[in-house]
Amino acid sequence: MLIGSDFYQCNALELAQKLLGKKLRYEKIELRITEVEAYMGPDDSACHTAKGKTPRNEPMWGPSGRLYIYLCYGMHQMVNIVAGNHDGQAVLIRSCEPIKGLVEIEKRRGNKKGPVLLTGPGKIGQVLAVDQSFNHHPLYRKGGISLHNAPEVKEILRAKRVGIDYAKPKDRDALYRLAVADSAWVSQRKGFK
DNA sequence: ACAAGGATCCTCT
DNA sequence: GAGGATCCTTGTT
Repeated sequence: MLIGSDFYQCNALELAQKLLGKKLRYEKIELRITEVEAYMGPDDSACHTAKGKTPRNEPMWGPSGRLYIYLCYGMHQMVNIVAGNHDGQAVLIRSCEPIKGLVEIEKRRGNKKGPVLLTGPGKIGQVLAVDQSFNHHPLYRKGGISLHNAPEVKEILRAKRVGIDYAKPKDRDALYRLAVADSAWVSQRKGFK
C-alpha cells in the first residue's frame, strides 16, 4: 500500500528508523530498504545543509517525502528522502534487498549476483537509474518512484555514518546509520558487528 | 575564472 | 589495503 505524505513529517532519525523494511518501487523493480543514514539538518556538521541553503541542497529545504539526488565523486547518484519540515533534513538510502525485478537489477549491475548488487548508496542509484531530474520527485504519489508499506522490522542495528571524516567529532560519532539486523543485504565495511 | 575535494565503487595486490 | 575514475559544487581570487 502506498504510504502518504504524513509518514515523512518527522525528523531524519525517526524517518530513518521508519524507512527500514519499507519497499521502494520503480517500474518493474521493487526493493526492500535494509540500511539508511540520517542527516539531521543545519546543526549536523556532516549534513549538506550545515552551511545553509545552496543550489545543490535546495531539495532538502523543501517538502518532506521527496527525493534529493546527490552526485558523488562525479559518478554516483545518491538517493535521499527529504525529512522534517522544510528544515534541511534527509535520509540517505545505503542498501536494499531485491523483491521484484531481479533480472533487471542484475543486468544494470553488470550481471553480478548476491548482496554486492545493492549494498552501497552508489549501487542503489545505479539500479534505480536516477539522475538529477529526479530531484523533488514525491514518493507518496503514484507514478515514478514510490514508497510502500511492509511488515515491521524486528530488530535494528546502529553504527556511525560512513565517509564523513570532515564532520565535528560529535557528529562523526553519532549512531545515525541504521540497518535491518537479520538481513545479509547491508554494507559491512565498518561499524556493524 | 580557478582549484579543491567529495555521504563511492571497482580492480588490482 | 591502495589507487584511479570523473565532474559538479563550492568558496575563493
